[in-house]
Amino acid sequence: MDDEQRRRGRPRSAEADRAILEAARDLLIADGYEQLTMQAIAERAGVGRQTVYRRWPSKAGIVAEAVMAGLLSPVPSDMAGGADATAPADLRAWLHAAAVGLSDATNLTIVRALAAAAAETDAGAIRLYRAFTEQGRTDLIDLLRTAVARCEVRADADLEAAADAIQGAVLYTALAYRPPKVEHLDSLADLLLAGLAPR
Amino acid sequence: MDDEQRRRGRPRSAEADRAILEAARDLLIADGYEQLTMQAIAERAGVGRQTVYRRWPSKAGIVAEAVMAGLLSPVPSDMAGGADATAPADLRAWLHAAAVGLSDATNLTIVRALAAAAAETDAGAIRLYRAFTEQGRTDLIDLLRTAVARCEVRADADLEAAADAIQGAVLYTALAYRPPKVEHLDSLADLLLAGLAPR
Amino acid sequence: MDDEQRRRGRPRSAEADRAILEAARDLLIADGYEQLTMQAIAERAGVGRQTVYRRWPSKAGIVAEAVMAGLLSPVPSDMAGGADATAPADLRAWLHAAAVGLSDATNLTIVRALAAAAAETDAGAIRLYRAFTEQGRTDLIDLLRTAVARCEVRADADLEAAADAIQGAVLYTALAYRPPKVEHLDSLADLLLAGLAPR
Amino acid sequence: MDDEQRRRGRPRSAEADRAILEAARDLLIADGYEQLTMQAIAERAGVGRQTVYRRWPSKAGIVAEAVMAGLLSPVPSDMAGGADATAPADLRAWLHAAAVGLSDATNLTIVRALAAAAAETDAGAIRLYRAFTEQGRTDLIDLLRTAVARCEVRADADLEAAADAIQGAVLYTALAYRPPKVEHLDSLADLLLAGLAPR
DNA sequence: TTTTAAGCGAGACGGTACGTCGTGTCTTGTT
DNA sequence: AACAAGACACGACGTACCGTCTCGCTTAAAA
Repeated sequence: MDDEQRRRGRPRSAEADRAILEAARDLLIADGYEQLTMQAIAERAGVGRQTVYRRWPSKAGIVAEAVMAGLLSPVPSDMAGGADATAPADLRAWLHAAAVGLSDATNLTIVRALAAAAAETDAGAIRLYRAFTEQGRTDLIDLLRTAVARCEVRADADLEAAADAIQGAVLYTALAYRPPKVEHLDSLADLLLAGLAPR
Repeated sequence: MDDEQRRRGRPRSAEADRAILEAARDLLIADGYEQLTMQAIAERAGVGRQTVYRRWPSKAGIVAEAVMAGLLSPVPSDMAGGADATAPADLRAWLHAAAVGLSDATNLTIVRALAAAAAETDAGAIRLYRAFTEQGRTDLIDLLRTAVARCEVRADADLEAAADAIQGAVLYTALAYRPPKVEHLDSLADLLLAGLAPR
Repeated sequence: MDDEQRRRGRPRSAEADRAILEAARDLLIADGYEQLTMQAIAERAGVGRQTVYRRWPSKAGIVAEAVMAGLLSPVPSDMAGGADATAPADLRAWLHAAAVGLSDATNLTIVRALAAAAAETDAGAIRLYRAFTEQGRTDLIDLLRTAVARCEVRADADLEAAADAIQGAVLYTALAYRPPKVEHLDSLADLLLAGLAPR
Repeated sequence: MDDEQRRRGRPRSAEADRAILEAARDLLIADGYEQLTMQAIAERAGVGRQTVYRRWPSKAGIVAEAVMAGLLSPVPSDMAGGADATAPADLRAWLHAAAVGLSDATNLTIVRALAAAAAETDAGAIRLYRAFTEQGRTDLIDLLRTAVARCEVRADADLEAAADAIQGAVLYTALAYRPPKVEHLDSLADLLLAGLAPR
């Protein structure tokens, strides 16, 4: 089966793809989503405007792709707990890392941009949010699953729901408080751990 | 003593204020935040463009004001539990109401618009989110406080943190899932209630 | 009989009249007719906008009035020839004075403004041009009539036609040449004097 | 050798140039210079507003170009005298034709528009007047030169000064009198011919 | 090889919204 | 009444982007 029939004519420049996404990321971080324009992206990428449109129909699409490509990841994801870690410590560490990450103006800008981009696609909004939070979600679920194995979390808990709740709470706290309410996140950790603890 | 020194010249039309906010709300719900333009707002409000700019510098400001004025309240707020209600029932009822509210395309549009508006103000973003969620937050805290009084929730719980976490989780679920994962919210309720329960 | 029935209410401020015309003149000289606005006139005159509109319907009207009031006279008019003057000398003196007057940037600006103002009134254009040139026309005709009396100009010459021709030629030369072609005006004087001389 | 280095990008539409100038001319004739707007020009030309600004910075520039392009020539120029014509007859014929031309409301509107356009360019004013009158000036000088050859005009006359004076007088008469004073022009012709006649 | 087809930078095109400014009118309270 | 102040509906200003469309050119597969 031949899935790749070579298209004729000059092939698209992979370099241009990269340059466009990077330009979009840089401008996004610098000026925010609203100020981001196709025009400016093309100029900064050193690329014709049509070359951008040939690839993506709108800036929301570009931002989405940049997120997918991992060019815009807000929270450092390597929160794998050490051998001697416990569930409470792991969870608190994750939440603290998230809080620190979202304290940074750049990352906050990215989150807001994401929200703005999601507001105009409608169809892509869900995909966009999921892509953005996928890594953290996986990490959290792994973390909790490990805790279940250690009998620090009860076996019948809905880990996915917990992970979503944590991410939602973290994002909301980051967006609605400046500086982020770290004590809220600590309380949240206590609360969840109490709820998740084996009876 | 009259501290109200009458300002000179023709006073601003309160009618125009109202018309502008309503026009903005209608257009926002109909077309989304990105399509919303100062031009269109003015036209629909039957008002000169300058009359809009005289009051608000940008569409983000108008949306913010509309939120403050309660013209855009996403979640029905009269969730006061009945006399025989219990904490689990109340919380589940609130979460269900929120889920139902955010299932509505109109309210989802509003939430997304809010996120987009918040992305471009920077200074006003926090104020905006807080205004938007204030009512629900108050309701939730009241609800939980009542539960504390009934000894259904332990006295040393951080109710504010819980309320923020709930709102964040609900909003995130609404934005990242379509249709909203009601079962997630149910699990979330279980989790929180377990965590909040007296030891 | 008193046909002047006193009007009721507060009488119009003569001071305002003056201030408006002077403001218009100053702004006109400074920035040209196109930049002249009712707004700016009112502000510079220290007067409400309505106070201007109450008196004149448009900037063309104000400029016309300013011309009528002699606030904008381009050519110094005291060209009355001395007792020992002769027609050739008088005419050359007048043309030189006109050329010198129109060499001044201020006066040139005024002439151009006049042309612009005349372009938009249509009805008032003729009145405007005539008011502007009336003084010079009268002077010229007097000058020529004196010359007729001295038998330096033949009696059957059409002095009005000559005066109009002179003014037209002078204005055109001022508008179409920069610096003004004084030698053209000298040649014109020669030409006209030859044509006007007694046979 | 090719000194014409091809400019990059899509070339400007010559069609748009033409459409804009024609639209400007039509609107100018219809409504006068003051009512002429870049907006209206673009609409009538069926062209984007930017396409107009890309070419000319202001309506004065457009009017100037239209004059240069001969789209706005007020006086029919083919006044070449017949074989049996004489200087007096030719000159009178020219003046009459000019008077007739400027009697027409359209042409008068154009002349006034020209004056208004000239009032706001300052730099281009002279160029504009000269372009507008160039054809007539040339015709007049030719006419007078022919008369010199026939010994109907003396050889040392300053023909350029005479031509400018005639044009100025004609334009002024057209602007300051309504209906134009044809008898003044006749008198002017007599006067000039007497002045120009060989001694 | 030559042809053909697509990509590319550049920039003009018809549009639309921006935010500002001026217009002429209309309230305000004061003189 | 007239006045200063200033809001009002309106509409043109000149700019910035939108998404599309030529241009001349490059690039690489197909003929």
